[in-house]
Order: sequence, then structure tokens, then C-alpha cells
Amino acid sequence: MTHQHERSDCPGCAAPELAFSAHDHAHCAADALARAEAVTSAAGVRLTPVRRRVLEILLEEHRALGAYDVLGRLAAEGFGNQPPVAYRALEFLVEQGLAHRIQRLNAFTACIHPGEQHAPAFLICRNCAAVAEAEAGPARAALDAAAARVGFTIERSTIEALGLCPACRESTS
Amino acid sequence: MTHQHERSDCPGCAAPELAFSAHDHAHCAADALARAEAVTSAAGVRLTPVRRRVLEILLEEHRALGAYDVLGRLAAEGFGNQPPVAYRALEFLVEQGLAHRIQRLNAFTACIHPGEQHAPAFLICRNCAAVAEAEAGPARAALDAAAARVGFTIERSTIEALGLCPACRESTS
DNA sequence: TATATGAATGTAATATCATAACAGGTCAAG
DNA sequence: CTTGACCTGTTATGATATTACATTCATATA
Ligand SMILES: [Zn+2]
Ligand SMILES: [Zn+2]
Ligand SMILES: [Zn+2]
Ligand SMILES: [Zn+2]
Repeated sequence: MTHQHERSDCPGCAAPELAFSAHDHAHCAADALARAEAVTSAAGVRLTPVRRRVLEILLEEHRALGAYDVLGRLAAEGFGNQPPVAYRALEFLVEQGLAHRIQRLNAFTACIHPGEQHAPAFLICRNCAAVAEAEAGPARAALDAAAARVGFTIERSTIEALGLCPACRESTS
Repeated sequence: MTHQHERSDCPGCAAPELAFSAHDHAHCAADALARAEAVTSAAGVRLTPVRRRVLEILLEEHRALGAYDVLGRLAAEGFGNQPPVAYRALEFLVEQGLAHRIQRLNAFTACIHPGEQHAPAFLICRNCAAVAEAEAGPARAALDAAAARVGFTIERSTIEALGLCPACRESTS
């Protein structure tokens, strides 16, 4: 796994389960935004106002937002109010590795450690809706092995889990 | 892994990648349907005409069909032509373990070895749209471990891979 | 500076996927 | 029979997503 940033500086790398922990989220979000600037600048693509604003909106919480939730926010702020406005910005963020799509929720969440090439697993709390990225290396390796055994070539894979985060497990028990 | 049927009799168990192999599919489908009868009868639920027909439709090919594809077929055969007709039958089949929902495709595929409690990984060919069930035990174990490490309790998980099946890999290279 | 170019955004229209709510029919238990 | 649970049909609506085209913006030349 190669990084474009130092592990020691990256809250996401230090604690991918960040979404479930108390933490300085203002710093967490500002950090991700700063990384996003760096990543896009390095890639020679533009983090335009809409795109940047969508990322900020996703970064407000460690949750996944539907495209129409994002669109509502954008429209209220004077951006376009038609679906493509939101979908295009979200697609851009996903392509650049700044956000992830959560298939189970038909929704999008900001990446907590952009800049690193990664394909994490997602842990989705069914009670509080928090979404955390989890280490998916071993699971992916096992899946690759199973696919290879039958001659299937994996190009993209989705690993998502629904359940209870530590806090909700406590409170609902 | 416990079975309600013998491994030696079960094409699905013998070759979960069946979808990618030449095989006697008429037998494969008839077999799955027979198992479905057994499973539902044992569970005390009813495999009504609509439900049975939906399963037959899904069993025609090792692909995933959208609810509206199924609905179109049903309507053409004199069943109801409104979405709930298809969604309810599909929901029933999924609940009974006779079909699976493919999140990535918003579509449904017949289970190739119903009767066994299982949560497989799905291998989806982006070229021919075939969907195979793959052994997900090790991948799930790895995911469980990653989740446990951060205190997350998994209740349901989705493992799906998109890529090329053996045949399409050959033909497109 | 002018102007060509491609990228990004805005908008209308439409397609696709999914559920809520209620009415009527079927069937077996009491 | 009648009751009650379950299943089916239908209307209506909601939620998610894409196509197509017009317009604006940034930037790189001439
Ligand atoms: Zn945070
Ligand atoms: Zn990420
Ligand atoms: Zn078959
Ligand atoms: Zn199955």
C-alpha cells in the first residue's frame, strides 16, 4: 500500500474506524479538505466551487448522503438544482478517490484518507447511520483467491457490512 | 456449513462457478426448483403461482434480472402488472433464501443451492452479465475480524465483484 | 487583445427503481 | 358458515439516476 502522505499525519490511516470514535472532527474535516486540494492539484484536475462544496458537505459528518440530499444543500446555496449538478460532482469526487459510493445505501461518503489508493470495506451502523472505512486487504485477498480459483478476473469489488457500531451496540443492549 | 441436502446431489455445491461453465442447465434449473419446493414446504410457507413463476424466470439464466424485467414477464402471462407484484414475490424468494439481491445491479438472481444457509460472494461479468456465487467464507471471516478489531458488530454483509468471467476474458483479449 | 478550445455547469425532460396504502380474493381453522 | 391470516391486484407516489442540449468559464494560443 503506497501513500501520497505520511501515516503519522493521517487520522484516517491512524484510525480508519474514526467514524465511531470521539475525535476532533473539525480538524479531521479540514485535514481531508486540505488533502483533497493536494490530490486534485497533483492530478491536474480542478476542485471547482461546486465540487469543493459537495466535498465539504460530505465531510460534515461521517455518514453517507444521497445525491438528492446533497442537491438540496447545493440548491439552497445558489448552485444548480437539477440532479446532474449533484451527480456530476459526486462522480468527480469518487473518480478522484475523495469520496466513496455506498452501494447498499445508494449514497456517498467522504473518504477519510484521500490520496492513498485504497479500496476499503465499509461498516455501516444501522442505528446511527455512521459509516466507517475498515481495512479490507485480507478480505479482498480472500475474495481474489476465490475468484481466481474459478478463472474470474476481478476489476472492482464492493465489500460492505451492516450492523451496530460500538456506541450503538452499548446503548441498544 | 450445514446442508439440508447432500453435497453429491447439488450442482451448486459441486461448482458454485456453474454460471461460467457449460452444463446441463435444464437439469440445473429443475433441480433448484425442486429444492425450492422442499425448502418452502419445510418452512411452512407457500410457493404460490406468482412466486414460483418468478423463481422459474430467474432460473432461466445465470443472470440477474431487475424487478421490472420480471414484472414485464409476469404481466405478459396474465399476472398483475404493477411493481408490488414483482417486488413482493422477489422479497419472498430472498427471505426464503431462494434468490439473492445483487446490490450493484439493483437486480435479483436465483440461488443455485437453496436450502443451505449461506451468504456467498457474487462474481458479476461486466461483458456477458453472468452472475456466479463464489465461496465467501474466508473473505467474510477476514471482514468479521477487521470489524471486531474496531468493535463493530456485523449483521449482514455484501461482497460483490465486477470483472470478466473466464469465457469473456478469453474472447475480449 | 482577440478568439478558439475544451471543460464545467445549468436545465429540461425522461428513465429507472421502489414503496405506501387500500381493496378484494383465497383458504384453512374454529 | 364465519373468522382471520395471508396473498394478490391496483392506484398513487416517492426516490434514484441518466440523456441531451444550451450556456458559461478558464485557458491557451495567434
Ligand atoms: Zn471526523
Ligand atoms: Zn477512503
Ligand atoms: Zn445452470
Ligand atoms: Zn445462493
